[in-house]
Amino acid sequence: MTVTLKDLAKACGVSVGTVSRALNGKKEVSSATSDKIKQLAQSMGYVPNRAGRALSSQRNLSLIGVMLPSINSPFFDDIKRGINAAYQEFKDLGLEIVLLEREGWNVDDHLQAIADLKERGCRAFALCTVNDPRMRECINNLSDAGMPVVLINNDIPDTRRLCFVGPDYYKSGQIAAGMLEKCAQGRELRLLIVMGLKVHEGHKLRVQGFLSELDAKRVKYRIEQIVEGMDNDIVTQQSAMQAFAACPEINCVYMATGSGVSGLGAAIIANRDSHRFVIACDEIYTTRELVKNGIIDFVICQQSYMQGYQSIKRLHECLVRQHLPISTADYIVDCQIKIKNHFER
Amino acid sequence: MTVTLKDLAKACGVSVGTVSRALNGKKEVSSATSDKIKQLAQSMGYVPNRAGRALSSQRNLSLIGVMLPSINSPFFDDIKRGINAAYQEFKDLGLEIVLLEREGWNVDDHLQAIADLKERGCRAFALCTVNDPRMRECINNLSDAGMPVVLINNDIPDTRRLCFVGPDYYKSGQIAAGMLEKCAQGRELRLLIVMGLKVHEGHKLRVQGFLSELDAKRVKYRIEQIVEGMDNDIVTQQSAMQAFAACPEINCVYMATGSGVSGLGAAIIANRDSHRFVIACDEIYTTRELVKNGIIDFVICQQSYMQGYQSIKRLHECLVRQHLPISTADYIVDCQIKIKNHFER
DNA sequence: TTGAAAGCGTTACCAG
DNA sequence: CTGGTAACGCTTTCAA
Repeated sequence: MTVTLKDLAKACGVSVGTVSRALNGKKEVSSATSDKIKQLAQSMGYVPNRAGRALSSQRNLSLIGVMLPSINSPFFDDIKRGINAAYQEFKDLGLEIVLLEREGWNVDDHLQAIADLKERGCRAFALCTVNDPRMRECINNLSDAGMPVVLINNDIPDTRRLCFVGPDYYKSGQIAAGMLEKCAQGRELRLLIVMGLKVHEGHKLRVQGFLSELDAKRVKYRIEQIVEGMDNDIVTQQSAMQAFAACPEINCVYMATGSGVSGLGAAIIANRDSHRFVIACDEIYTTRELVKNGIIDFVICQQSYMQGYQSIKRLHECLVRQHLPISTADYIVDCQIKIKNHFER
Repeated sequence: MTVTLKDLAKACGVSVGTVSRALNGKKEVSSATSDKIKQLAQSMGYVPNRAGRALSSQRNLSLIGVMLPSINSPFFDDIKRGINAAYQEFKDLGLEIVLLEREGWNVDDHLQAIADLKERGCRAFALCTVNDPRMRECINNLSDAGMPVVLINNDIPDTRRLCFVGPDYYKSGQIAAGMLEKCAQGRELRLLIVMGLKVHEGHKLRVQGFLSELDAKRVKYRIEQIVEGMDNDIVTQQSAMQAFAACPEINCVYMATGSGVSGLGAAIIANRDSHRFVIACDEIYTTRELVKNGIIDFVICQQSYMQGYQSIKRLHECLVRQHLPISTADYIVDCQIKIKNHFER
């Protein structure tokens, strides 16, 4: 039998109301009884019932604030779909969401957005933001005030965030290298590497993983060029065009960022005379099309939908189960290798 | 505002009890009022509240019966983990599960198990079973009696099952071929193909997809041998050993089934002098180890955990939301290509 | 500081 | 065939 508040009340010789208040950390309970109740709850293995809770406090919903730098960035579409799916699933359990979208990675914008969310009464946060001293402080403050913060897609280590939900970027790079080793079959790789934004730690990690794995696998390679695409189509196209012009020997391209991919595609199409092996990251519409057309050979994807869905699920769990040992384990999504066949039919 | 039973009752001029009975299809309601209520529910966009429902009818839980041919088959471990995860997640919403495990694919065993589940009061079913006339009839009978049936991993088309949850086997084969094309780089493939059980339609589909895609991609290949591994380690090992002995030119192995993989591994280790490209299916412990050791190059995985989790989720949704347009769309899991790097660290 | 009770949405039971 | 009411587990308000 599952143990309820009533059972606890009986066992403690107090009323249900008191037990509820104690467990929810309301301050109108004497610390003596409160301690006793908490201890008993612990030892009897009490787990709050979501149904009862949702039903009772549905005017006092669990409000989750979400902030994404998603304006003009198709990468976030799947994350948003996942967030919405979680909302649909849990709204009758009292979940409510406020989504604030911003353009780009400006710290002040993001801090302001978070302040707005707090203003609007949010008690938990799912954020995709930038690693900056002020942001770290902000995250720690929220956490210390009992408001859990989940970081989506871009981790900020050494903060008191609840957990990180996103990919293992280093491994993503390793896997790209692993695929290349299978396909290179001993030939020497002449590499063009396209980096993304400086603020995004993940892009750097991908390249590190990529190169270290090429070394570990003893693949023969030479880095012809490393260019900064700035997550921008035009910049990426120009950089890639210049690289191909300067080094026609380039036979392999690793694009460590998802944005700017249509620029890379354009550059490759313009230089289609010599075949090049191309590995890209992250699944957006343009990338899919380029894979379908044989311009890109592999994409290493990162289950964006899951990232959105799981971050909300985790926070909702956190709010709805309160006063229970909460999992602070990161949710690391799979690195999915996709080829043309994945997108056909 | 969300519309509740009370709202419907007021709008219809009847009591909540009557509305509840009508919507749940109890026969003690006059068809006139019942129709009126249903229509109104429709037009007012009524959606039953899971919390209320779970709370009220928790003595009359939604009992789901599961039958898997999982005894002595490690493939089902992940499916079972997924089922258990769904149970943990939904038990406080009234979900209860009865799992019956069987060894092998005998129709009579399976029919008996299903009868047992019905006996025990199950009102919905998640089954992994075999395509047989009597089984088809059994599934149709259950469905017609208002008990939804989800088929896991092995579809039985042309039945009135609620939906199928599992992989696209044909595509899985295509993807194996697509990977091979990238790696073959123009060399001719001398193929050994290992089939699994005859009862499992999926294994055949994989081979069909595999070969048709090799053709479509104009990969040069020759089928040296096709052997039946019977999903058995010993049989698979012996068949593979004989094939390698008869045709040392074999440079590529496609194993279209997940079971018996350790037999294949043994055969390859015993013939390690010449390197062969090996593609396997499904992720079990042994396969992971063989990939880690470089015996197998790729595995095409099928998200088994998700299959277990989603089939239960779907059925629970179905029971808990009753009298609502229910999604009958199949849940097709991803074909995930995994290489050594996926299993390291 | 605590207890008692109302209320959330639903179903089941008991009368009528 | 239908209405009224208790019950499920929980939070919150009102009294004491």
